[in-house]
Amino acid sequence: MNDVRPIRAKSGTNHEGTSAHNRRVMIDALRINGALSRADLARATRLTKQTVSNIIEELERDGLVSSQEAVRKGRGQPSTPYRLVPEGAFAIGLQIDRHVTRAVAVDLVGRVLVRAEAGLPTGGPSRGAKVILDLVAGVRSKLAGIVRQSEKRLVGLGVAMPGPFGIDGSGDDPWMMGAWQKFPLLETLTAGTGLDVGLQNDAAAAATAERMVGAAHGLDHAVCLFVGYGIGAGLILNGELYRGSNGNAGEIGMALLFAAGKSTPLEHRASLASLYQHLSADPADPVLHARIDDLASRRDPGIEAWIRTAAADLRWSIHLIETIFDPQTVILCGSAPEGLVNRLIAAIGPLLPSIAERRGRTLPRLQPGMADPWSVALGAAAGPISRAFDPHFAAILKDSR
Amino acid sequence: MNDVRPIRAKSGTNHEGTSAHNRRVMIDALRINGALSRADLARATRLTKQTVSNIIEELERDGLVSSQEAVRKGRGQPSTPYRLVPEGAFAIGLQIDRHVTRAVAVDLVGRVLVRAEAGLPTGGPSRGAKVILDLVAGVRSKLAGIVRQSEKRLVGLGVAMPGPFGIDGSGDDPWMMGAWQKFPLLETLTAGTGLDVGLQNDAAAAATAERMVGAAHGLDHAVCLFVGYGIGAGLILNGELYRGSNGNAGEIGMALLFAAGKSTPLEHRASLASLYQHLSADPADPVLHARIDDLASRRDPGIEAWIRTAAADLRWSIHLIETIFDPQTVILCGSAPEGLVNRLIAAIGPLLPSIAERRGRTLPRLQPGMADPWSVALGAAAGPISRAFDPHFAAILKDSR
DNA sequence: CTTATTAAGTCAAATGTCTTGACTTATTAC
DNA sequence: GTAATAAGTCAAGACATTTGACTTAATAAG
Repeated sequence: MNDVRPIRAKSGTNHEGTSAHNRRVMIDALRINGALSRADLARATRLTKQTVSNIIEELERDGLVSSQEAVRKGRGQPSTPYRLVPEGAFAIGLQIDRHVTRAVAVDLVGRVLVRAEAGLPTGGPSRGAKVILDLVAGVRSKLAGIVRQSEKRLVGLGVAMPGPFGIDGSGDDPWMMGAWQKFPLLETLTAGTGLDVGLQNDAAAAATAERMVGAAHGLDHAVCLFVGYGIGAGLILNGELYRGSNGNAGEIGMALLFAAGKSTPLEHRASLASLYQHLSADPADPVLHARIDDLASRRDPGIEAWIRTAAADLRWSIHLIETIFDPQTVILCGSAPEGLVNRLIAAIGPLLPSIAERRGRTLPRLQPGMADPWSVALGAAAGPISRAFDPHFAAILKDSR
Repeated sequence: MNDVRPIRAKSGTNHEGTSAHNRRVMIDALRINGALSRADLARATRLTKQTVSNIIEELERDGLVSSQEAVRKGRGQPSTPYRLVPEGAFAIGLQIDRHVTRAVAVDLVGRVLVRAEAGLPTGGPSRGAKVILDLVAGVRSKLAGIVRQSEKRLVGLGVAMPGPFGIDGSGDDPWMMGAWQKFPLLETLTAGTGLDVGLQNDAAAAATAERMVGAAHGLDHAVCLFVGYGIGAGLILNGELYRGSNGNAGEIGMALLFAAGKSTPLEHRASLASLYQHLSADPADPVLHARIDDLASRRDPGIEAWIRTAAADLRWSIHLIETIFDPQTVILCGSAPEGLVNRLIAAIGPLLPSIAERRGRTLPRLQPGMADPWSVALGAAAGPISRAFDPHFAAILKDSR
């Protein structure tokens, strides 16, 4: 009688799911193609003109799209293009890193309107939580000062921090990220802000950013190789960020390389952490970023040695990614200084032969992405925007929690 | 005026998409959970009792589900469970390998009803195409002899063959798979059978089989590491087979290992091809499979040496898969003899530490899957069944071609 | 043994969203 | 100036899910 084995099933859908999907498809189309007329949208989405009209009208009422001046193109009634209204929605993005935390406010089209940064005190979340909440509150109120009604249009708070998640902190992390892992961060932030809070690792956030405003814009299959303090891959598969069963997909930094007779995690060889070690630099040094940018741009011999080995490992990683994911393109991005990323890209080429070498390619196998300390925070903010407005399977289903 | 830049957009959906999805969700729920009552289905899918009733009635009319005897469980009216009708649909699966081709007929629940095998003549598709078409025709007519109306319930022909696809055959493949790649196989089969034809690589097929009737049954995130002539990974991500942008996702055999100062594709070290070479065996030998099974089971020292290195490489591969995909489980399967796969699994353990080691795991990190020469053909057949009946995003959208 | 309670399942009307086909409007081509 | 073309609207219709009341059939409780 204790047949309490739960029944596993996917959720069904109904009219509202249909409508929600179609709304998202419109927004997505406008995001990818720029302004489009109702007729264009109808053709592109295979919906009827009437349906498109209804939805566009609704989106316009909601302040998410607006009409532009009619354009005459050949015979027939001129068409009225609609575009996304940047001020239609906002999200806050929060990056939690070892020494600093950054928060940004981003609008519907991915423009950063407010940014703020704070140092994280040692001692982990017990003292850092307050810093973070203050930072978010500051960004939020600055945003409210810039645009009216921003609070009403705030779709959520996205958090990005180094993964992996849900692993027993091994305690060997001197920058206390392990402590952050154990801390009930989402609950604290939800309670402290009243917003919908979502979490991704920093590579995933970078990929989310690239998808909204960067090199992965409009792509359905792209992998962002993110070089930061660690190294990770953000996976855009079938047009959505892939998280894996525990949100840890793409943690390529822990992949093992065999070299010199022993296995080493990729992260120990190609990441800022390894560069800091190579340079005997203090990661907490506030001018380190600028210094590395300078050294890399000047092709300092000390840094070039590291670049050579890191580039070799990245070349291998890119080959692996192409082999395993078969993406349209690989994007190299990072919180590393832009000068360094540029040097890395230069040092990586030419790429190893792989299945990605095919006739009819339209995209380069490897593209530079954002190399900007703020890109992770931007991606963190892009998370809630994407969840709220991009078409995806789960959005169609009935209240998936 | 030549603004013919095509507009890229995802397709919208309508009532039929909703309904199609809900039908698929019911079938999926019955497949995963076994027989369920309408009330159970309503709770599990979050649809109303009425909707479930309508859909079940329709599915019963279509011969896809049937009621079982009512069961009394506590208070209230007894419930009438419904189950999938195995004879509700059939598919033909076709495996094209180097020396042989196999075809099977499979029903809705993944039972193999007919199987047939033929040697492939040297000379590639020019002569092989006829063999294949005859084989398929034979299986089809045998199926028609076993079950009435099978032709009406045939949802398609699934083909599995070694990848990667769409790459210029380098001509160095002595078994002519390169020639098959260039051959217009899908067109030939579509024309020759009148069926819907789909293609996957053999690892993907193995994963599809595991998902329908094997260790990945009901899982949404699983990776099948497939050891066959080559080695590949079949990726079940978000409950669907992931194909990548060109159908080549998971071609892990081409991943590069660095050992002894040079890089070697995994495939050259851990695959039947490498074993054949190690044993100086002729791959076309028809009793080779049985001989290897025997050698492996008897722990022949010659084969044990290969097993040790292959197991080390597989151990690394599993670590990589866990690191990159964060799956619920990894399944080791193959067209390799079962005795060999068992030995490999034994030799692989213990696994390398990875993020897959977490508290609260309910599934083993590594599970044995099917090790059966027919599993690829089964998976090939499972492809069309899955495409026709499993819930997935594309199935909701308007006529996705 | 009777009655209350619980749960499965049905019925009929209502609701929500997309579709259909005719119509209006605005522009260019001839 | 007229025909052709294309964008967009209007109103009715179609379709699938939802709602809420109802029926049926069992167990639990007194």
